[in-house]
Amino acid sequence: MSPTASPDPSEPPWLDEDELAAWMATTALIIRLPGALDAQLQADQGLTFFEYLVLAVLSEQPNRTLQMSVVAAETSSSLSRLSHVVKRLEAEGLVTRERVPGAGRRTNAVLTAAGHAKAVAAAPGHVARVRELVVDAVSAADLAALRRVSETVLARIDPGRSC
Amino acid sequence: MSPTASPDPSEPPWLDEDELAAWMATTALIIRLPGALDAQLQADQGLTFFEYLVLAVLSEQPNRTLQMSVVAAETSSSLSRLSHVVKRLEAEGLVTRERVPGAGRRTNAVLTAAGHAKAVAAAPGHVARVRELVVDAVSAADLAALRRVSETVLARIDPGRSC
DNA sequence: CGGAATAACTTGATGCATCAAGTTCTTGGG
DNA sequence: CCCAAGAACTTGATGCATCAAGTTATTCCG
Repeated sequence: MSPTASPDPSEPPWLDEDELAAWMATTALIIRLPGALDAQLQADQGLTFFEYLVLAVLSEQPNRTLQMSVVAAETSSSLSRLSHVVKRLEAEGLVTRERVPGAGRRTNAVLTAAGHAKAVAAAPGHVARVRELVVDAVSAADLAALRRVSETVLARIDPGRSC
Repeated sequence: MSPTASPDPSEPPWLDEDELAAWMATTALIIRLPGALDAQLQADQGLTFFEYLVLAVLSEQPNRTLQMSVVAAETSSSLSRLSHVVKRLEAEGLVTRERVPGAGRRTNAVLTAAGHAKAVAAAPGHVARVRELVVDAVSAADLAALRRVSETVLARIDPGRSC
């Protein structure tokens, strides 16, 4: 799996042609894909992609309840970001929060009926867009490669998650 | 246009296990990678990733000059976003703008000496991080796949670019 | 030749993300 | 016991992105 064993222990400074082309394409992807997902959800349901993610994560729980910090981990966000978003979702009646007694400041986010309905309403359009843009647009092999790459990169961004 | 009651001929509604895993990994990637790149550049040079991109694109031009809308295209951004950023970069003395006479509202962004120096100073650390997180972290085959995927997805996000 | 349409930006308002600091429980060491 | 340290959030300020609307040439065409 290790790509190279070059004589120089530190990697070469700049990127070669292929590396650069791959990186620039990736750059464009991470700039534009979030916007494309936001646009669909915003137009159809008035939701941010990140808001949708929060609702979706809660929807998957048996009791539609999950501790804030767990939701943060599941959505790859900071607790601070999540807190702000949940406050907004709470104001819209899609989520509530409840402190877990006898457990420090631990807090659960709970999806309301309206929140669940919103997630259910938003899912098909969102999934369709995800299929259209990504999942159905590339080969199964490339999709598997995308997963491998993503997981590898995430592990490097955040060392000390999966060890 | 035969009136059919058979199952929807379009793609299946939800994602299967592999698709979902790939998509969730991708989701985490597009959420966290930009922040990781920003963090390095911000800490080392006080630059946003996007600001760096603008400087880098201009650096590559023979006369360090490029029309605003071309820069926007190269950096995958809207002209509006670019305009705000260039205004900021101009205030910091890294870039100047000049109207192209006799060509409508056409405007060139020009890298100053300070801007070029900034780009040169920022490049090694940025490239090192890009290598560490992505380019050197995955196999050449996976990097090629990442490029294919990115280009495919970008083409779907923005139909009518390459035709 | 004149006025409408178009191209290429710029600007201002709004909203979301991030960072640092604050709050509130719980626990573990002296 | 009590105090200090830590865990798990929340809050407020700041800054960047986005969207809609405004500006300013230029071109098209009738």
